[in-house]
Amino acid sequence: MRHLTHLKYIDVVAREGSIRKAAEKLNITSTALNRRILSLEEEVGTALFERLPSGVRLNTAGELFIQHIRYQMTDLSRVLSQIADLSGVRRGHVRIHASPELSSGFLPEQIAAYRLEFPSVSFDISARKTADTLKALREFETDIALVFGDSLPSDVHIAASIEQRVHAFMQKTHPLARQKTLRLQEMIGQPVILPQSDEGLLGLIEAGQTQSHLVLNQAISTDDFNWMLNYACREPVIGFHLPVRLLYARKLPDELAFIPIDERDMPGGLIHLVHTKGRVLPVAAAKFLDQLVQNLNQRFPEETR
Amino acid sequence: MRHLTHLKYIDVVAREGSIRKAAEKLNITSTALNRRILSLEEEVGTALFERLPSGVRLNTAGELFIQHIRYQMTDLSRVLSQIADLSGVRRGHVRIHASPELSSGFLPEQIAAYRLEFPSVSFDISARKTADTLKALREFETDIALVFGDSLPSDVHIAASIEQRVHAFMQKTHPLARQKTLRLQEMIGQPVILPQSDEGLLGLIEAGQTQSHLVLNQAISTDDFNWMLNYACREPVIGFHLPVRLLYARKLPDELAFIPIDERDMPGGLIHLVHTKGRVLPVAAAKFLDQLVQNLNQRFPEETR
DNA sequence: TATGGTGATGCATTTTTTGCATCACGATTC
DNA sequence: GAATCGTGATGCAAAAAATGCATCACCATA
Repeated sequence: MRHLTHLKYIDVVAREGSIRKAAEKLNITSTALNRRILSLEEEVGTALFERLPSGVRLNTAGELFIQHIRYQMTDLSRVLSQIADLSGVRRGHVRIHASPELSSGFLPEQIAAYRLEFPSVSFDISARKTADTLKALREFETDIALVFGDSLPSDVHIAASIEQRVHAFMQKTHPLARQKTLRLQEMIGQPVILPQSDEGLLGLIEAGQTQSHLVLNQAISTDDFNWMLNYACREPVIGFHLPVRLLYARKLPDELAFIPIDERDMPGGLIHLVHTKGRVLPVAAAKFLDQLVQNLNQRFPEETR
Repeated sequence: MRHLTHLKYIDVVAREGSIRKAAEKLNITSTALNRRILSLEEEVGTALFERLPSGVRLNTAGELFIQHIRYQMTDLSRVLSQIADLSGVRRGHVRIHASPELSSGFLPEQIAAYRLEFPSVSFDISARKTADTLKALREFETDIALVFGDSLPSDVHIAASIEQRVHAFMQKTHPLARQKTLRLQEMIGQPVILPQSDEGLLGLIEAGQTQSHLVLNQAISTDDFNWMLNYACREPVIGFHLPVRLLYARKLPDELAFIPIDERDMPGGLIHLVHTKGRVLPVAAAKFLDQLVQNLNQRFPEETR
């Protein structure tokens, strides 16, 4: 799109913070780009960037304008997707941001199922922290997001939420392995293996420790869930996970037992499926979201709202 | 705005239904305009217009696209208004569509009050039938609308609604002039003067007649409310009006009495103050809407919701 | 069959955009 | 303090794009 390109330029300049760098990225000369900005500012009637010795930065007016541009670009892509959908073959592109804990298990299966039906739809999956995911939503860089956390800002629309109890896993020969539920207190002194991410699952575990006034014996921390599972087969440590992740893992080691933590000791993890409020999703994204919600309802009928 | 102009061109072509006519209106040659459209269609990848011997018409894809660019244009004007508002002096333009019955009384006072505070804000007021007003909202041709009717489509946002009883007016010497309220039945045989518009107030009066299974003796019909008032001073006829209209009329003839119709006989008129759902209004329009709602609440505390 | 309307297209012209070279300014480095 | 590096702004010529004229092909209507 021609006129879109012009706007894209501004967006890149804003992101790069430098006209010359942006020009390089866009494969044009800084002169042309600079003139574009100057003429745009003249049309708007105000400066949109403040000039610093180190480059440029959006001013207040620029922030307002860039928000408009970004919305415009995503809305155009939505329209094009909708137009493409008129022809019968669904094409399109779906962009998803998700917390690392959530992106690996559930999503691949769902995407595979969707692409089986609509092979022309492509996907982008970015594993990001919740804060970055929310920023991406706000800047229209993603269509759908899957995030942790019980309180979300008001500018996102929650399509579905599921609450999941934290489970512990350990070897079946482990002394605690036969119980129906586990109290945190029972784990005192036992070596545990914790996730590394500073939010999500780890946050729940930490909340549980704070709440119970006790500290777990952290033996190992890793950000790789499969590694946790593998390691737990070798040493009698206790690991933690959420069902949504495990349900879709390829194969679960036979040697391990999975036991929910008593809900008095640890809060449930709230997982939200969200998108930007006040924005119409492209056809492909909207349909995929439908599928996600539907499948979540089927798999977790009681935990889903 | 440069790139906006390009889109405006498409919009005009869609409205005119002919490239040549649109070109004339835009003061460019049809060649240039034609090529604009062709290149845009190439970029989109689909035809947006179907070519008829008599001109062009939007196809389905074109409808989707035009909706997008219309939104885009109004949203840009909103952003520019917001940017202008940053500088302190409020500038801007407010477009209002209203039913003829509503546009003449209440609005002028409100606009005058607003312009006293913000002289740089200009106004467009169009008196249209409800159906046309709703169309204008949908095509982003107006910011705020004031319409009759109890059922509105779901794509408009109702900022406020007031219910108004229909009042009858007549000379104070008229036999019915001393009553607190009037039954429709009491008017049988009396000559009445009716409004002409096929909706709004006339609709309520007709609904009342249907409901009561009786027919009024229509002596005169006119679409000019002031004319009604004047005429009623000369002949003992009965006229009808809504309070919201009268409250702001310059001067009410002393010879006339105003009496509400019994609510068993005639439904109240629902007046809605609305704007397009899912759209952020320009600063000036939003502030003016605030003022309207606030004043409606003050003047009609009980009828306003 | 003639006429008046429509949109499409080839070609020369005009307008706009782009790129190079260069300037002016501020920060950083030596 | 001077040199250097990076930044955005600007004058001027070349390249690219948009425009306008003349004309074609098509269809409906008279």
